[in-house]
Amino acid sequence: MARPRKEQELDIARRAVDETIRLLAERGGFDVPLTAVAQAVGCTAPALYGHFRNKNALLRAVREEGFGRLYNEKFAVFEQMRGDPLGYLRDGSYAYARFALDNPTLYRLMLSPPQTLGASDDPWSSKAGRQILCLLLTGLRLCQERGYLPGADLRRYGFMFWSTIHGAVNLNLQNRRLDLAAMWDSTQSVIDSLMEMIAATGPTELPNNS
Amino acid sequence: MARPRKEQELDIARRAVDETIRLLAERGGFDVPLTAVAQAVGCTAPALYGHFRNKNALLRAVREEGFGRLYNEKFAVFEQMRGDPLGYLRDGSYAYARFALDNPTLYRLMLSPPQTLGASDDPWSSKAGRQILCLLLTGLRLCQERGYLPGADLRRYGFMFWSTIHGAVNLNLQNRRLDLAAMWDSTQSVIDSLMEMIAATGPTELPNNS
DNA sequence: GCCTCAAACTTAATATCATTCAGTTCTTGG
DNA sequence: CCAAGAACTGAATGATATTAAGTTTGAGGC
Repeated sequence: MARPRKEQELDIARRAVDETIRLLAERGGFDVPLTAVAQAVGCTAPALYGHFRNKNALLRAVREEGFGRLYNEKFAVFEQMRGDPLGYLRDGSYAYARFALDNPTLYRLMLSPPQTLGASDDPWSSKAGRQILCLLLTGLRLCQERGYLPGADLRRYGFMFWSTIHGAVNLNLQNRRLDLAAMWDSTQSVIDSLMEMIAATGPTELPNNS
Repeated sequence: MARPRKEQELDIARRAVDETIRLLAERGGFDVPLTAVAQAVGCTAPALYGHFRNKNALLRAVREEGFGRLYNEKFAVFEQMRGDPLGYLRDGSYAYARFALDNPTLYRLMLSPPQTLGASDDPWSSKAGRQILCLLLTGLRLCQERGYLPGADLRRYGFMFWSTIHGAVNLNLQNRRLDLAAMWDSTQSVIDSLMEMIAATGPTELPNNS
């Protein structure tokens, strides 16, 4: 038995990516054997080489898929929040953090990939990665148009904003003593603090009872 | 030839850690073969098993050594800066960022280790890791005693502070298109922004020309 | 000084993967 | 129906971690 019958043709490339994401979550590390992926897909390891140059190429595709999924979630929030830029920044950040905490290993592959993956391993080199950054910058720009963050350099501010949330998520994911709920509380509190800082730069200061 | 002569006795454990750190920097990834470490030390791979349960144990020791070195650098700054808590926060953060950018792979091993390393892989579970966090909290407390950050929850604020710097360093290290100088500029600007925010909460507001 | 034993290595063996090679069987265009 | 290429499979190769078995050295008792 060598070449499969046409009826049992399966889209190995897509399934390999999906199954790898599942196995990453299941095993909690990047060291997923190709044989395990192949078995999950329903083929043998060498068959994967017809669709990916090597294991790194598969992991790069997985990473790209991860960015794509994250972008979709953030974009859905963006659409829901039309007309409320501050609300988008908050809920978009929540969505980002929730994605990271729900898919810890995939998130680590996306933002802290092993150097061996290949040349293009910064988030900006991925199309969806750029789009995600772009969503954040758009959110900040809309806030600025409403009078928040007057005079701020958005590129610089956006980097800092992302750094803080990514750093918080990353540190939380590292802490084995925390369960998911505790990580979420901690991360949410960081995001809320950021939002308060932005809100405080706004034009219509509500009476604050400090 | 089996057991070495006494005169050629070498402290394999210490040398293995040092050489591994060197090889991590040289190769730019965690995938340093034990045989390479052994060769650098001047013994064979199985000899390392007399000093470390396995490769993960060696990497854990390397990680601990990394935290130790980072703590030493931060502590030196702390001593130099007695009486200037704001200055310590700034220069301590510079030292932290410089360490990370100068030792990218070691820093990644310290703060984004593979899950397979073992149970205790959050920075707080390492003694030196805790000490580093402690230094930061002390710096913040001293600032608060001088009137900065009034009423702030330092534990929460410290986490956010660390998150931002760690996130900035981490994102910069990921970006292959940046050289060391560019990463440093970007990170320094993040630290400076943080310091401005803290300074702005201070008691003696200088005349600001906004 | 000699003997025994444990320490501290060594070399050889095993297991797990990634990757490549050499078939094998479909499918498709003629 | 045939030839050629597509798409796999199973076996082979090579790198590595880890374990097993064997060897030499240093130390303590006599």
